[in-house]
Amino acid sequence: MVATYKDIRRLTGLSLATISKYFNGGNVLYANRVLIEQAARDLGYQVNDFARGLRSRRSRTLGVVLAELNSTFNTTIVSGMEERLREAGYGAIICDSRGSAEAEAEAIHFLIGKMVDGLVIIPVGDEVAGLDAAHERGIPVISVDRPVANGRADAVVVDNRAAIASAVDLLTGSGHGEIALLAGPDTLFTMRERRIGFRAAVEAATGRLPRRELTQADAVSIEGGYDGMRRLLELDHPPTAVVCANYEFTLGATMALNELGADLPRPAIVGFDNLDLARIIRPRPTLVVQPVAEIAARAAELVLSRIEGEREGEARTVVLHTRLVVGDRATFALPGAAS
Amino acid sequence: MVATYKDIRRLTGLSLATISKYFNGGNVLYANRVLIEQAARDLGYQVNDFARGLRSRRSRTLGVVLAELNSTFNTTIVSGMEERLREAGYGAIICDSRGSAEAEAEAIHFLIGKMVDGLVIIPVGDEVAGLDAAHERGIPVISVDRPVANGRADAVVVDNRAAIASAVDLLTGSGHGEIALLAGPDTLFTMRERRIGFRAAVEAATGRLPRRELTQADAVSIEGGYDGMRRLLELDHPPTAVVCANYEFTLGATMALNELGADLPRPAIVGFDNLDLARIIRPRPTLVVQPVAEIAARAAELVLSRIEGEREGEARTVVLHTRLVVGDRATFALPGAAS
DNA sequence: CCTTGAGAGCGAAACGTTTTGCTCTGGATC
DNA sequence: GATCCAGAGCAAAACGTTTCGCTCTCAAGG
Repeated sequence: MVATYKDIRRLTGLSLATISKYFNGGNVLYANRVLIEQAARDLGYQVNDFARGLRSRRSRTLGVVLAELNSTFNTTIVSGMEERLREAGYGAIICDSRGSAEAEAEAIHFLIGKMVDGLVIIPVGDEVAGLDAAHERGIPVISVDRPVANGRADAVVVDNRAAIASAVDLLTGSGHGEIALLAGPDTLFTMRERRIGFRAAVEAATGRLPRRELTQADAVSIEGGYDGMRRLLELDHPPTAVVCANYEFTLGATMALNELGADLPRPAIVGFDNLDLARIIRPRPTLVVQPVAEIAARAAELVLSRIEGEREGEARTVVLHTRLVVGDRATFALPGAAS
Repeated sequence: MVATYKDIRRLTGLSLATISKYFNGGNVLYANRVLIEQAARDLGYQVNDFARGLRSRRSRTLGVVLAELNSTFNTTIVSGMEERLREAGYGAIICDSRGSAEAEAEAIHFLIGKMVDGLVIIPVGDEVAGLDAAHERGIPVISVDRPVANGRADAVVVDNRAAIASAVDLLTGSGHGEIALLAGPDTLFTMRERRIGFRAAVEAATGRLPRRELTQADAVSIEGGYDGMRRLLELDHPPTAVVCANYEFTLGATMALNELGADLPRPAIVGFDNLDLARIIRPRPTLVVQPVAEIAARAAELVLSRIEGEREGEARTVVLHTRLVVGDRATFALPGAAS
């Protein structure tokens, strides 16, 4: 049988109220404190979260809904958040919506039923169904990586346009005139933003917008990056440089490049995310690196502050900045250009 | 305010006991059934899991502890399991132990405190601390990918020795005599098993054990695979073929090979896991493919049957089998050998 | 006609906490 | 010496379910 306050009362002679106070950080005499600690240890006592939650209406559990679990970027963030939340005594129930808005709504419903104290979402699209129920119940919602258009949710995002612009600037600064973007469809916030940033940066540097076939959308996957890069290479006028809009594109594009014979000219390339890549691939690639650790930290911080502190107030958006980690010159320089 | 049974009672005139029966699939008259459904819909009723759990001592929540969240193999399995569990009405609290046995024990303690009905673990090492508390409370434990030496836990694993043997056989059958293994340290069950399988298969085919420097342990990461492959290539007598013991090694090794100039002889290679790779890389690599979907399904099945069915009885171990997906001949053939 | 048993429903007692008042004590303040 | 206040503790009432033991009804079996 599992121990309860009553067992502790039996061993210490204290009342349930005092014992409860102890376990919730209230003022308890030192002698009694020791008594309770001793009894709890002897009994192997662990607080019953059901009873606690029933009374206090707090579960100390958060819901996390991901558009895609099988993505390094997402898992890195989840892993970082999970660590911080667990330190604060919170657990995370994780649901994978597999890119389906329907599964996403279902997951949110499920999590609300599980009485989560807060919701962290990497949304599938711009609108998220099922958030009304969360707001009704006063459950704070934080979106990560992509903002939510409907409902008022806090958000942690990066400055996607500036991110891509930093990559483009490096390339135009090296003399490239024909730059392509490997990215997904505009239905995804990040892809849309990065494409906008790309077009603006190219126009600012060269005075004209990039050709349409250089900013076409591919499937967001390693395979999509691979196919996209091959498509670019087979153009009549292939680009001299390619910017990849996320990790999957970067990996797929790199694989496609690696199959290239020495006969074809190798385009310059700037990748996205995952600094590990730079540690491995030689020559070292240039990467737009997102501050994943900070994204995770800020998201965890934000959701905790909404739960424990001010629940009301304007929705806040935290915008973080990417970093351009420049790799070996050979990977981005225009062949034959002056330094 | 959130609705309760009392509100439903008010609207239907039925007793709490009958309403409870309805929500737990008991026998309720059709007319009353309709009444309750109507009231529940009007009230936006959702069962309070705290009250239910407090009384019934079941949380309908599982704990999942991963040695590493940031690994495609693990996330694929978790994602598959999570889907199946959610269908059955169960949620999963996921904890990442980041390869630390200490964090693992902490996570298990945490999850038991959350009153999980079952525990699924991809363990860090051979022994897992903190399982006693789970057994005491009658919480079933399932280990995935690697068995647990202490405590009696069910397990879902693959036949690692046969998996590697199938790769070695393909290579020796193609005439290779000097084959290397890229794998992690023997402290990890899977790595140990794969190394054992490797040595046995090489000995069976060639009559002698592989040289020590061909089966050395590297760090289990993309970087480890990259470094290991470079190390092998720089040997005085480099192997003519390399078997990679998991996905990270495969990816790292492939990247190292891709940097190879045309001057050096390119060794044959057999990779592990992640069929996506085969769809992308050209020439198509040969891969030992683990049945991830089935692993996830069997693990979910197993834990649910332990929760809902027979809790007692011998610990069961499910052994699944890998599949060798043969790629382009050029990637594994011995140059100049007869077909 | 009596018994039996299944179907359907009910009231009340748990389940293990937190929380709300309340009392009591022993200084500090006036 | 009276008053106040903070610290520490207590009893009892929630919280929203499930479950135990009962009753009632109706049909089938003897």
